[in-house]
Amino acid sequence: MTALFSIGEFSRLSHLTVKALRHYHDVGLFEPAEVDASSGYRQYEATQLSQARIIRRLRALDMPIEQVQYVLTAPSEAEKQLAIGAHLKSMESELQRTREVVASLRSLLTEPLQPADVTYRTIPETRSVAVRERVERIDTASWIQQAFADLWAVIGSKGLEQTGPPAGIFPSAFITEGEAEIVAFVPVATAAHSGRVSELVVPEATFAVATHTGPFSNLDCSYGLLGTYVAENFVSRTAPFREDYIDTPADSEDQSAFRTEVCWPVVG
Amino acid sequence: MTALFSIGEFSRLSHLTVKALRHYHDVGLFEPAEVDASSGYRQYEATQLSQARIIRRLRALDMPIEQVQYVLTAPSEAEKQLAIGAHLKSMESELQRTREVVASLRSLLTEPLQPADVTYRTIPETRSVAVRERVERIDTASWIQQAFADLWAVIGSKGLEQTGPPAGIFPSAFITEGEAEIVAFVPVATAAHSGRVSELVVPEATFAVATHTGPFSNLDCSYGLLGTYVAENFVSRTAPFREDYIDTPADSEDQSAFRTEVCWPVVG
DNA sequence: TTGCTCCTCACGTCACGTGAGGTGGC
DNA sequence: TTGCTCCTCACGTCACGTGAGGTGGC
Repeated sequence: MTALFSIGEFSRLSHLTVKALRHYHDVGLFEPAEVDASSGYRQYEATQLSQARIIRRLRALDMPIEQVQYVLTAPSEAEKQLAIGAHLKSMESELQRTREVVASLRSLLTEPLQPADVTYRTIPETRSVAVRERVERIDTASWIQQAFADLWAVIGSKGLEQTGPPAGIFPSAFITEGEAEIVAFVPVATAAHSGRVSELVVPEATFAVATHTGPFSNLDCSYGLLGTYVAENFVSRTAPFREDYIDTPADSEDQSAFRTEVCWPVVG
Repeated sequence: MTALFSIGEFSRLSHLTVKALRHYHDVGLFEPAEVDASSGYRQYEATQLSQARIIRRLRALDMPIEQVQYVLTAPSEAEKQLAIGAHLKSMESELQRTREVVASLRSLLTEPLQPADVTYRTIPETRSVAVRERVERIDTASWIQQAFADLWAVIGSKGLEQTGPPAGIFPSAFITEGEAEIVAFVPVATAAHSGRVSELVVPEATFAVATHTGPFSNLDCSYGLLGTYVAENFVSRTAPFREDYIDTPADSEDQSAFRTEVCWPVVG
């Protein structure tokens, strides 16, 4: 009594393309109800439409096939919702990043670059609490945000005394290869650890420093100006970069007043 | 006097990865100022940073490399802005589509499907003004919007008398292969043509018809219900589908009241 | 019988990323 | 001299799309 549909018919019922249906079969995401042994013809049932509709929507939102499969086979409704929610959230931060790049592009096309005002500084050894992880460049913003949230939580709950601005450490490979282990840290008088927050003594190092004013999506401009200046006036050193987040008002809607000290490693 | 930078140094200055810089060189998007003949070492100049910054931003917005190249080599500032603006606009409609799919997913997960109320109808030959073009499925919404804008413009300027609801014709391959020549048309008493708007006599055809209530992103649900019903009660016919846009209030923010007649070709 | 649908490979797409294997400069 | 940076292939990624070449059902 359950009618069977050929792949073409099921495509018209589900609005998934025939090629997509075959692909989903190949990778085991969505299997036909029956496959004819001799001809290989796929047959689908009307009851499979509800799954097909979910798949079509999740794929339209660019959820990776592996995650779609997880959603379809999740043991509980709660886990299903959690997986979908996580994807929607990652889409949100992607959208936020896009908005910032658009603004950054506009500013680049309309406002001339301010020349870098470069100073030279040896930053002494610093006791701190830190979060350290391998991160892809594209995820930097959301990773840093979460890392500092965790750091402030520990600083607050343990009553630690902050002794300097929050900062980050970025190996050269983070820029040249787009992925590396980076560090977010906050200098403190007495260190502590909790969860992924650990103690870290940041070693003394010498830098050429320029202050970047504006959103983080424009940081490359300051790197360009500073690095060019360094090439002409200092001896560059193979060591991680450092960024000190001097002024990042909590009202993060307007990033135009953000001040960041970009620290380029040089020979002391 | 113009300092030269190795690819790694230029990567740190521009925040483009070394791999990306090599790739841009390979495809001719962005060439080093010099290439050492014997070692193949690439050398870049500080003056190339401004182009690199544009490239980085446009690529971060997923503009295809070919278009980025066009922007960089556009003869005039106006053409540059036009190409960028066109890309931002396509990102906007992409975002709109995403929002609709998210809403559609939510409704699918929370609201049960209403059973289809199917009728049987022979639609007589209809004189109309039409726009016809090969379209990819993903571009449907914005294409239809533009097509009807053009149609209403012609109807208005020529003072044509509308004799039925706006409608569309979609070959089966548009669904099963994701791309086909589709038609948007408006029935009129006397036809006319202008620009890409042409006259079209839509031939008589017999359909099983169901009324879809709600946004277009949920149309697949009605196709599934209608098609299942047709399989059990009619003889499906190989012919294009038709959609009659009965009620699509101009205030397009709330699509929940949209009414669309989905017409499934059957043997008369 | 014709034409339509379906099948299975194998390869293409797009913008790089990932090694492998090797060379050059300080 | 060591280790770092650079080089060039060749192949992988991801989710299908594009044919080619062939078969099956009405």
